[in-house]
Amino acid sequence: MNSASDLAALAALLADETRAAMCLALLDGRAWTAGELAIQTGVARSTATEHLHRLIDGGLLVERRQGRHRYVQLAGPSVANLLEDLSARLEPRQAPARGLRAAAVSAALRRGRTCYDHLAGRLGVAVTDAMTGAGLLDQTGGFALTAAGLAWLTGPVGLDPDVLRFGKRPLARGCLDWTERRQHLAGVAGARLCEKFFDNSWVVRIGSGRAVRLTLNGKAALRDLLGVPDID
Amino acid sequence: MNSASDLAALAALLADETRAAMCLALLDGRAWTAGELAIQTGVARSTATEHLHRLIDGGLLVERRQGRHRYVQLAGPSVANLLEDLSARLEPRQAPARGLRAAAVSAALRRGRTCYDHLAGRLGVAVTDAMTGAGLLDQTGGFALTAAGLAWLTGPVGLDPDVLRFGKRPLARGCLDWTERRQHLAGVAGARLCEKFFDNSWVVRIGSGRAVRLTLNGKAALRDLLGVPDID
DNA sequence: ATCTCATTTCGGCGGGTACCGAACGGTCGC
DNA sequence: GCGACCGTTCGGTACCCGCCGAAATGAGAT
Repeated sequence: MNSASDLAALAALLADETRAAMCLALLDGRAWTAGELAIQTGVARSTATEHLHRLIDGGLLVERRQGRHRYVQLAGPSVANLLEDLSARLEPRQAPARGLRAAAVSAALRRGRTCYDHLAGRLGVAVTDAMTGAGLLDQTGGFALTAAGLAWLTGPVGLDPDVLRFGKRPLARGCLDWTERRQHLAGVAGARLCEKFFDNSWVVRIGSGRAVRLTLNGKAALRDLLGVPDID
Repeated sequence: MNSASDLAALAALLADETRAAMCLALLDGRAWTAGELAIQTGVARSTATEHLHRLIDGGLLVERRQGRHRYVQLAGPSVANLLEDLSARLEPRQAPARGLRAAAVSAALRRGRTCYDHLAGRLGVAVTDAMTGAGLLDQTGGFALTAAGLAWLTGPVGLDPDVLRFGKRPLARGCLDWTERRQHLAGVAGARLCEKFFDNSWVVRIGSGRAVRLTLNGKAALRDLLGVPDID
């Protein structure tokens, strides 16, 4: 009805620990089956079904049915964005427990990972910092790709200029990194750059999680493109 | 405990219609008493007290006790930011009902209003567009104040350069306008600029709400500073 | 001191919902 | 076709939480 009840309805979707855990798991950007999410969150399959219904009805998730499987996925970058913002708000309060938290999070995850569709962790922050230092990103007056940055992406990096023009999603956006407490590059540019990293095998996934590892090729590429001496 | 339960706890704060309405009312950036919020949301005072406790404990609100009154306020720009993002997510789904919504929202509110601590509505969007057109803001590669924009704020506009350097809050940030469906300027620059508008009586509040009206002085200032012909 | 008024605490009621297990319905592989 | 597997539907239970009114608290005002 009114705007308050809409806001409450949206918040209610995430107000349950199981649904929240599902969304956080889906933050890796990939599609999960209903059963996988049931196991991940530790509830019965029937319970997971109900939760997924609500999340899909609420527009946070989309489904794709394939044979006897039902794959669900975040509905888009804006949902991932929202979840990141909410998670970021949690961090400051947990800051005092930094030592413990740092130990709880795997070293690989802190070193590098994907954050929905872009790079995060020390790797993501290092790339962002190097781009800023090279005048490709402007972080002093907000967060934006400079003209030089656009030229760099379409030139040396070799991205198609067309894929960088995409509707209303911003070209560059800062995303607060929850392990580094620093911003890293998100938005269309972040997503396409991440894609490029995978396509060129500059990074590879570690196991089945969202952690990634920089390859030797990747290190060389970062040196050539950004003058990054060595990460980690 | 884990990150999912923290996220759920945060979302639960907004998952109640009464608490959501309180937060939306507080989005005007001002401090309200507990009683005022009880009336605004239509619940008993005792109920309002309980809700405010939860919102304060959760870190979304801060209180300031003054005599027998208890004033509450949003805990800061980051909370306002979060509420804006959540509200923005609601809009696309309500877009089809645009005609009806437009009628329901007062014309004054659509013309100009405050959004926590910066300008919004047609006025806010017009200022943002004029700044972008003049090369003071960069919206093509994200959302950032340009060097020229910084010089403009500290020069012609007359802002103190020191107040523009403030901790981790970004200098410029885009905030989605829920009546105009366009971005307007937020962040430190947006807040200080809005302050200037009030200090110079370029805008004045209409009644007790969050709607504002551009004065004759304000129109002249916009013409001089940004070459804006006439708004509305 | 006494009155007034904003706010808070407490007990209790009622509704919403997360959860599970069991039964059911598709889909795939043999 | 038959078993194995994934997902869904359907009771039924337990619990949480929002709500109110009445009584209590605390800070001005007279």
